[in-house]
Amino acid sequence: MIERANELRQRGLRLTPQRELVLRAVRELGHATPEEVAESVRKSHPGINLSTIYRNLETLENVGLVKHAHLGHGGATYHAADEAGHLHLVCEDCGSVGDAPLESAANFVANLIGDYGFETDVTHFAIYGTCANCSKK
Amino acid sequence: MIERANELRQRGLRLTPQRELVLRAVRELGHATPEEVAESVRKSHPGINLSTIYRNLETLENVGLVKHAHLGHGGATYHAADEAGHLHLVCEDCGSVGDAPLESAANFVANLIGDYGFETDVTHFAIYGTCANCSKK
DNA sequence: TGCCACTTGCAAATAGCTTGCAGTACTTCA
DNA sequence: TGAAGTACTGCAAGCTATTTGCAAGTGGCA
Ligand SMILES: [Mn+2]
Ligand SMILES: [Mn+2]
Ligand SMILES: [Zn+2]
Ligand SMILES: [Zn+2]
Repeated sequence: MIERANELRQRGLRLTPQRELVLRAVRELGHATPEEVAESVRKSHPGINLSTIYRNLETLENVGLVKHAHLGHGGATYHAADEAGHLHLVCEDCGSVGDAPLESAANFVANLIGDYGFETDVTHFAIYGTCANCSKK
Repeated sequence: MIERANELRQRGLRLTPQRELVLRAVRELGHATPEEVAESVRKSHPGINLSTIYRNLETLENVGLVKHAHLGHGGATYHAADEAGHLHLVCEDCGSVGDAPLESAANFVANLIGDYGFETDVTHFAIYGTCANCSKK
């Protein structure tokens, strides 16, 4: 369910079955590409079109229910907005995606504000590098 | 000139006019997309094909003369390898790209190694946020 | 119940990048 | 220096991810 269905209606937007399915899929999947969202949604609603997925992800993001992040060289992935508050540690070797709390970066963020007045959103792009496993080899 | 033309030949690669033009363009432009490199190169060599640009960027990256980074939602941008050692502060509002020294992140990088054994390359993806100018508004 | 702006599915278009191929041009080695 | 081998290039076609136009469908309020 979308608790904030109001947020949609207040903007003149509607709560369609497709829109709700897209949101549910994003919530269940954690980090999902549009393609993965489509695959998930189609289990219960096979006819849904990819363009509908893209349009709804955009709409849900505008309303603030969903956010996107960039975890690799390719396209974006989507999160539920309320679980978006973590870093993504992406391994360039094995491709694994680890999470880390925002506090790991608190210091860094403070540096950039102090030195450049730059307010960082550390969650939007991946933190790229080599994971512990791959470093050993 | 490519001082390390040897590095190419040692690998059985050749130093063609196109390859040299691509490297020169990357060096002059600072942060350039393949499309921008093409545009620049075509000023003196109009016939050069985009696929030649892509293939040479890849080759030059394999040899270690250029590197790519991801500064926005779209494609990659290329640097000369020797000026790649800095953070990219990308403003989500105005799109400006500021540079910051690696030291700004030294602390952060140390945290991630300590806590997760994760070795970060902070230069590969942009640091995303709001620049000083845009924050004021 | 009826209207109407918002949505959807579908097809076509676009953007960015990659690949196959045949001709060109370096390099190496008699 | 000429032949042979391999790298490189331009061009056209192909791909993948995403966007757009449009006509038909529908949620939500009167
Ligand atoms: Mn990359
Ligand atoms: Mn983004
Ligand atoms: Zn790894
Ligand atoms: Zn800005």
